[in-house]
Amino acid sequence: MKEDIQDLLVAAIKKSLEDLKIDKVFNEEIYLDLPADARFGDLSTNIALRLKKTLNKSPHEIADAVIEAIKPHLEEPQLKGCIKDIKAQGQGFINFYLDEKYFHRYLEEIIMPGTESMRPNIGLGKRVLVEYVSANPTGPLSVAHARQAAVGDTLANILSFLGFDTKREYYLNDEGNQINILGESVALRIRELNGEKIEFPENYYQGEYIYTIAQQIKDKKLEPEDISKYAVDYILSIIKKELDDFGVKFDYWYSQKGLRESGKIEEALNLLKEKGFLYEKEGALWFKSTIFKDDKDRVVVKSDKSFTYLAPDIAYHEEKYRRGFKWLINLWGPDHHGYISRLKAAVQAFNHESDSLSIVIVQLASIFREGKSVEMSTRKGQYITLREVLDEVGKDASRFFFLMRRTSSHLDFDLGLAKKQTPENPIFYIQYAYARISSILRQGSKPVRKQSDLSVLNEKEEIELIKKLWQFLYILKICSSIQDPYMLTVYLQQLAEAFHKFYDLHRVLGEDDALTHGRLELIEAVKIVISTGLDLLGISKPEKM
RNA sequence: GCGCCUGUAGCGCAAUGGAUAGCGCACUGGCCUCCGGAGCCAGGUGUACAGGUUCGACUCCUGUCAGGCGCACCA
Repeated sequence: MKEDIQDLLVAAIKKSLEDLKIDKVFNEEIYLDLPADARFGDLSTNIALRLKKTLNKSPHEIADAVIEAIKPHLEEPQLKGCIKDIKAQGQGFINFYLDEKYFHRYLEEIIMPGTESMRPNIGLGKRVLVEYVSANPTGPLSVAHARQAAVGDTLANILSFLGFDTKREYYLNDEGNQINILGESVALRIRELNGEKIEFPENYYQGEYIYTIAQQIKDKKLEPEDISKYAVDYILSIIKKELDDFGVKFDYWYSQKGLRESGKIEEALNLLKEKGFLYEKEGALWFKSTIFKDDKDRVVVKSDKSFTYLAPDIAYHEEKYRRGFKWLINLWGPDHHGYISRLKAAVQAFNHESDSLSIVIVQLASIFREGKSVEMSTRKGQYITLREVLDEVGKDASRFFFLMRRTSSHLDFDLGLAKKQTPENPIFYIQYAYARISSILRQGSKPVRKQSDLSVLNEKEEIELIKKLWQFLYILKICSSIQDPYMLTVYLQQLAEAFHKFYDLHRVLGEDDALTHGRLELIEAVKIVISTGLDLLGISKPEKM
């Protein structure tokens, strides 16, 4: 089973269409999906429905013909014995029923160390750079950043697992307006601490941490620039610690200051100019992003000769490609959505495919405490921080809560609920399954590798559990293709459910040695998959609870 | 005014254009002589509204209504 059965079957369907000579009129992609219900087999294709119009025949007629044509191809070595039945059902779906023997072999693969199923290479080593959080180092991380951190980290984990060569990056806005304001905020607080009476502007940073920094350097008589630098370094150390406690790590911290000092911004702009994508108007320099379907052209150099934020960003992303990355994934807050088309325009101006840059908008999380919304304002320092969430509900529950909704949707995060150690809290349902399996494995003798005969596993709940395990890779592939890890949380709940159902009806440790062995292997496999899944989510796996 | 996200059961949410729209909570009843009852089983109502595209729409498009967020030559 070197190849994924899904890919093999798609290839077989293609061949059968060629045999029927309808591949000429149908060159769209062939999908093989998980059916809505177990009654419709294990894999399903809708080609007969999609061919109805072109061929002017009933879907069932087409389906029957395809089924006949595909049968010889199922006898080829890699597929032989995998398919138990093919049927045309419903409005004309072609449904594949996989043989139990195939599932038993699949189960074996999960348990055997180092096999394909738990080390897939779907990504083929393609180099991916996931950029996320990238919060200005002007204060502690907020919950918005926390959600980005959880999503970005998990997405990167999944891509790595699937065989992409994945790196994680934090883009550091370590200079510019906000940093200046930060420095001035600290400078003002120093004067205040030294007994001066001051007016503190409303748009300055008002958080407590500004006092802390001021306190530390109030006697040092630093230049404004050094105050900013000190403040940035101090805040960055806090951010790094917060992320570390949240289980989030980065391979690179890419400095905007470093980028500017390297001269790469001018270089990138010059290149754009040579390509004819820049022009002057009203004293400013504009990027002709409308050529690439942006709503309007964008300023890159302001009339006072300073850069807009877009200029370093253009250079930065071109630099990502030059560093060898083939797929760029950026996680942004919803306030940046208007920015997508101009950055996509920029990468296209440098001759990169529009699809090689994926922008994932991570919607905000509203924090609730006992059903009441908690108001947030960054400037006033009145916002819930990642630190507070971590202190209050812990890493496991907070990561899970940030991941359990579609990333593009708003998320209501009730701190009270996340804290509860009750069945209302879905994370415990999964961890409980894990702990339960661990407990059984502690009592049962260790499964003997290669010796157990897995064909003893024929009960409905056993087969369903194996099928659920088999769907693991399929789910991860979807996560990768939609760049959203939330489906993994849904899947793990379903897997835990399938396990609990099995457990309730069938005894693992019983009289029959062969059956006991088989079932020990089964739950061992469930443990491996839950374990892998929780690792990807960055959530701990309790042997006991 | 413009843009983005959302509208599914009493509540919180799922369904990568597919088949009889699922899960948790809450409510009612049942299941521990037995591997962890933080579990399992049974009980039921729903796609905001109006059009359109499609063989097929919770999903895509247009409009209306409702909620959240954002709209700089800021970052």
